[in-house]
Amino acid sequence: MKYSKQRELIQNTVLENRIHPTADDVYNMLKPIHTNLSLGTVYRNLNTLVENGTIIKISMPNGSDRYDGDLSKHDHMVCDQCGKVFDIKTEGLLNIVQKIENTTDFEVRDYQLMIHGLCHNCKESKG
Amino acid sequence: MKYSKQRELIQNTVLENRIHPTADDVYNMLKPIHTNLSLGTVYRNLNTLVENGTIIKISMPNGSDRYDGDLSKHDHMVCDQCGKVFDIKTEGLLNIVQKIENTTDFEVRDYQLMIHGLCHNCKESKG
DNA sequence: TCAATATTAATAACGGTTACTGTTATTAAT
DNA sequence: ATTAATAACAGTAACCGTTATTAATATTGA
Repeated sequence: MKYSKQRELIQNTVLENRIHPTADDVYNMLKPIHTNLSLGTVYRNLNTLVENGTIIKISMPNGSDRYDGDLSKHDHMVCDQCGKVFDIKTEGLLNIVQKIENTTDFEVRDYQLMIHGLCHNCKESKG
Repeated sequence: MKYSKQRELIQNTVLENRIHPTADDVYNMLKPIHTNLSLGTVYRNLNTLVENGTIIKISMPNGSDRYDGDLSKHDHMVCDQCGKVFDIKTEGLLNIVQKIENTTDFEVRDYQLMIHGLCHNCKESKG
């Protein structure tokens, strides 16, 4: 499938900036150069890219959804102070989820672990 | 601390109805009898109760936050079809989280596992 | 070239939640 | 009991993130 100019820009922004950007982040990164880009276009294309399986969406407990170009199964830690999101590899989690599936009659399709706390920097700057 | 009539009603509704109600659920359960209850009051008191540690809030990826009177550490499965939320005990998850904390310089304050899929009923009614 | 289709920019609308405002209830001290 | 201070309320407006609408522009295929 052929992509529009805008969709390519949006896709590349997510893939090249591994900071788990929000839709607004993507918009603000592109807007200065692509001055007539619309926020609606960003949202629409991010959704399309998620449906395509090109990127994934991370639902954040408080605040905007974030997007991630890393398609490998992984989870996230979020710093409650600065809001930064960090990738984590959670060895063993799949086993736990499978055990739950085996004992509950629930058909698991996906799962996410979200860890909250303080990142290295914010821990230090608190003394 | 002494609670207002409304706050007691709201607290009891969450504690007695273990269906992980949304703010709107709580409102709709109380409104028929307490006809001049305000939705804003429900939100405000739910937040207060969460701050007090009387109930917990469950952030749902799509849709409204839900509230839970079960204070024991546990996680949730949500059915993508009917939206029902189920409690799960996740033995071993704490170990995984602790291992991450030990290897990452991140100070963990809390964590949640959310499983998505199909519940027993919805699995059956799909054939 | 032209019509059919897709995508866009701009903006309005939406759903969930929070903030504001004027009023009512509760508390503590006289 | 009366009053003054505080807290909580109902009602409603505002907010924020997101989605839907619309008219215009770009792309595709005959």
